[in-house]
This record gives sequence, C-alpha cells and structure tokens, in this order.
Amino acid sequence: MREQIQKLLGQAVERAVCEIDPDWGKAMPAVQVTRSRSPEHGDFVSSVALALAKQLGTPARDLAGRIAGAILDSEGLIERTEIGGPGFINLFLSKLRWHDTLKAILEAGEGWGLSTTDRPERTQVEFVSANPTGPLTVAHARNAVLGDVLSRLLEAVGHPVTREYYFNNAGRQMRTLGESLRVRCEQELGREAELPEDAYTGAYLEEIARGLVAEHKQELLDAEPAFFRDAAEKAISALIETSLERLGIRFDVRYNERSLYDEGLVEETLETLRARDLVFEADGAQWFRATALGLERDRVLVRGSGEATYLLADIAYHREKFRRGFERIIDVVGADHFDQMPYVQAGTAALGHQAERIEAVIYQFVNLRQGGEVVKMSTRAASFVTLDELLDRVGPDVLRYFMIERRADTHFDFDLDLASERSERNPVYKIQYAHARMCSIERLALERGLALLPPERVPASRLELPEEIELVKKIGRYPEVVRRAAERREPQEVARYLLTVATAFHTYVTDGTRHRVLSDDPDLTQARLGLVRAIRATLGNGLRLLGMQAPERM
RNA sequence: GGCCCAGUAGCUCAGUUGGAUAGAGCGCUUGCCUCCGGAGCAAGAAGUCGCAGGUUCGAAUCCUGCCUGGGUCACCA
Repeated sequence: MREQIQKLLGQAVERAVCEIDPDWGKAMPAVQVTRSRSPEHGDFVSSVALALAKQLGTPARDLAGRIAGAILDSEGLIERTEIGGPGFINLFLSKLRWHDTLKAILEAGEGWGLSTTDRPERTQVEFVSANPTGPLTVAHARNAVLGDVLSRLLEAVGHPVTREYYFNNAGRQMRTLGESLRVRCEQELGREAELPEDAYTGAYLEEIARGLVAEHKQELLDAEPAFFRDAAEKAISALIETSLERLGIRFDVRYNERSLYDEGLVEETLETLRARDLVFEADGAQWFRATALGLERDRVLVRGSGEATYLLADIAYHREKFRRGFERIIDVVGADHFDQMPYVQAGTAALGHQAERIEAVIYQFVNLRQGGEVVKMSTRAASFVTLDELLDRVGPDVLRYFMIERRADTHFDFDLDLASERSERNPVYKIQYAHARMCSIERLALERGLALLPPERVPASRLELPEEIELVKKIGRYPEVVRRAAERREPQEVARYLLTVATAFHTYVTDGTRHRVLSDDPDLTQARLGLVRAIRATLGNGLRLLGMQAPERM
C-alpha cells in the first residue's frame, strides 16, 4: 500500500516540478512516504515538499499544495489531502480501502502475514552451537530463541531456511570432560580419585556416571579415555536436545566439528590459505597473516602443540557452508565472539567466497535479576541457572517473549520475579489473554446460533466508528511489520507490535457501552465479528510466529 | 588503551532509518464489575532525550569531542 502511494506521489512531484521549472535538470529526489503518527495527520505523510522547496525557490507550503493537486488517483485510493505544519502533505485514505483490508485478512486466515519475495535466498541460520560439556544455561536461551524466531521470520517472508547447530567435540575441552567423567565413575565404584584441576564439577556428570556404572560395572576401569569422552558427549547432547525441545526448537542439521578433521577439510583449508601466502610460522605456531587483509593483527591457526585453533576450524566450516550452496549465512553469536567474526570472514573471503553474505547477529548477555539482586550468568561459575530450571519456573512462552522483547544487541536484565508473575504486569499474559477473550466472544456467537460468514459476505462497510477503522489499520500493517522485522533481523518489533494490538483490542472491547460486538443489529454484529476474527488471526499468527501458544481459553 | 552496547518520566524500556505537541508498560492518584472473560479499561500527575559543539527548512535520531555504566579484547571454545 505504501508503495502505491509512493508511486502516485512520485508522479505528482514530477508534474509539479515541470510546471514550476521546465528546465529542471536534476534527478528527482526519492519520495519519502511514512505512516502518520497520529490520525489527525491522515494515514500517510510525505515531506518531499520540505526537501524540494529550497532548491526550487518555492515556499514549502505552496509547493506541497501544488504536488497534492497534481496527484492523479485513478483508483480512488485517497479520500483527501491536507497540507500540514511547515509543508507536510497528509494523505487520508478512503474507508473503502480499509473495508477491503479486513476482507483480505479474513481470506488469508492462517496465511495472513506470510509473504513471498522476488529474491529468495537459500539461508542458513546457525545458532545455539553450545558445546556438549554441560546442560544449557540462561546464557544460551537468548541465542536459542533469537535464532529460532529469526528463522521463522525469514521463512515467513519467503526464504528457505536451514537451522543448524555446530558443536565442537574435537578439542581439549572434550578430553577434559571425558577425564572428569572417568574420575566420577571411579568414585562411584568406590575408588579414590581426584578430579583434574580444570575439571567439570557439575552434578550432572555424577548422574551420568551413576548410569554408566549401573550398566558396565567394573569393566569401566579398563575403558579407554575416548569411551568416557564419547559417553559424556552422548549423554549431554541428549540433555541439550531435551531442553531445546521443551522450548519448541528443532534443528535441521547438527554439524560436528570433528567431521571437519575426519574429512580433511581443516587441513585443506590451511593448505589453501598457505598457497595464498597467508600463512607463516612463528614461535612454533602457524599464523594467519590477517594484517595483510587489513585486519588488526595476525592470529594463530595451528598451535605449537600441532592442534588447530577454533579459528581455523571455523574458517573451514564457513567454507563448507558456501560449498553446500547457502546464499545467506547468519550466525547468531554472543558478544564475546564479536572479535572473531572479521577473521572468519576474511579467511573465507581469501578462499574465494563472498564473505559479505556471512552475517553475524550479535547479542549481548543477559543478567538474571531476582529479588532486586542481579545474578551474573557465567558457564564457569559453579552455580548457574539452567535453561530447564528457568523453563520449570516460567514456561516456554514467557521465556521466549522476554528473550526477544528487546533488541539483541542491548544488555538486559531478565526479571525472574516479573516473568514468574501471572498478572497484568506481564505482557505475555496480556497478549494471550486478548486472544482467549476473542475466542470466547466467537464461542458465545456460536452458542447464540450466529453463522460464521465467509469473508466476502462480511458486511465490512458497517464498521464506521473511528476506533474500528483504527483497529483495521493497525492489523493491516502486520505483513509489513513481519517483513521489516525479517529484513532488519529484529524480532522484537513483532513482539512489541503484538502488545499494541492486544492493548487496542482490550480498549475496544472493554468499552461495551459504545460498541457491543454481539448486538441486536445482525449486519453490524457480523461486521464486528469479522473484525474480531481478523484481530484474532493477526494476534494468533503473530504469536505462532514467535513460537508461542495462542490459547483459546486461559 | 582499542573495539562493541547503552545513557529518554520514579523504575524497565520504545521511538517506524531526519519530521509536526516526546511514547508505552510498571509504580503513584482517581474512577469503571446488573457488562461479549476485571489476567481488562479510562483519566491524571510525571521529561534539560548524559554534557558541549556541529551539519539543515527541521536532530532523541546524523557527525565530532567529552562524561558515566556494562561488555569484550587467548597458541579458550
């Protein structure tokens, strides 16, 4: 809709300018059209006249008037125009337009808000990617929800998405983990054994040890280190899988770092970089000559011990992403990985790939707040709150909403007390309650024997109250909100939008004196039922887009 | 010290890529249950948009400098 307006205005500007100055040789400026902030300024507003006034030497208000007069609106889109303030052109769309919008929403139903794109990109979203060394914590929750909602958003606007989890099971960490498990098993069998210094001390390992002892008994004492490492990896991966399932998250691909080594891809990457003269030796290590590519410093690819660094494996991994045919690569990573990304990009670019197609969605860490106290999260801290504990307390819907309610790249405190509340203060309930309330109205309508009309027969023109038109306008924006949120990778825009829709509905329906939905007037009742259904479709689709329940009762 | 994020109402935060009189939620004050779900709604009080310059028709938004808070800077992953 905005595009149509923009086109109409663009043509009007050309005509107006030609009239004032036929010799105008310069390019026409891009016509800015935005939604008006307040209804008194119409539906759309443009500031072209302000931008052009000085160049043309015409007072802005005059110019605005001439442009407005030059609009050729053959489709009857615009009801009227007004010139406001210093020279804004305010455009008022005709009500007919909004009645059509309502029908379009009802027709689209569950597909309302979904769209397609001329340029679909095979997209990979890599997220969570936690190593299987312990259960998921709050730290991973933001990553998980962000990645999942981003994936859903991209799919909603027409991109095919692969959700991928990359985990490291090749390095020292995993050896340490295996060693820690072995010690726990020995202790379980009654032996004296000390945990190594950098061991994993979590209780979950003791539990896994008990399971192993029950199964294998004394034979464990003869097992190889790799046995414990693999057993730990398997058990912990299962824990992680279960937590993610509770959050409603599934992956298409689980990519394992060790396979990069097994298939010789790490070695191949190193050799290719070497052939490009980007590798040199110093202090017994192999270095990536990143400074030659304009980066701040050089970095180690192969340690003195002969082991590859995470960076080298990551470059190899990203090369594989391109080889697998992805056109858009999105990595959801914590702020602590921020410095790493340019090196991965530079390395991948050096291998001949379009590294600008690699995008990092960076999120800042979350603090837990409880009873006014801020609990800093850290995987290393002895006491961390696991994702499961959090889910036990607040459930998946609240967790999801809170995690994407704010921009990814800002810090925020997760207020456990607020999140646990089932009250008016909690926006999740407010949104879901609105949905349940609408379902309730529809149930009542059915009880009273009212038929649900097909969209084209809904007498939408009976909706005349300003607040009703405002509601239609608001939900009519939904597809645009989704598109924008997807393009900008900012799911919080959808979350906040849903809250405003829910509030607008509550306002409408609570004032039962002016407008009962179910009244004595059959046509008006059907029109308002149509409105309620359209709002419910918007809210329901939006909730599902965020991976949340849209309850029919609460 | 370099880089990243933030500084807007008492609190938590929005602010549609530079637009008109600055916006929500919570909290506070005052109302609304003979009512389609009160898990809701209405009204009110509340602001030096961190500070100082600059850019232009116009700045919370862009640029520069400074102040304050958080994060991050491995031959860890």
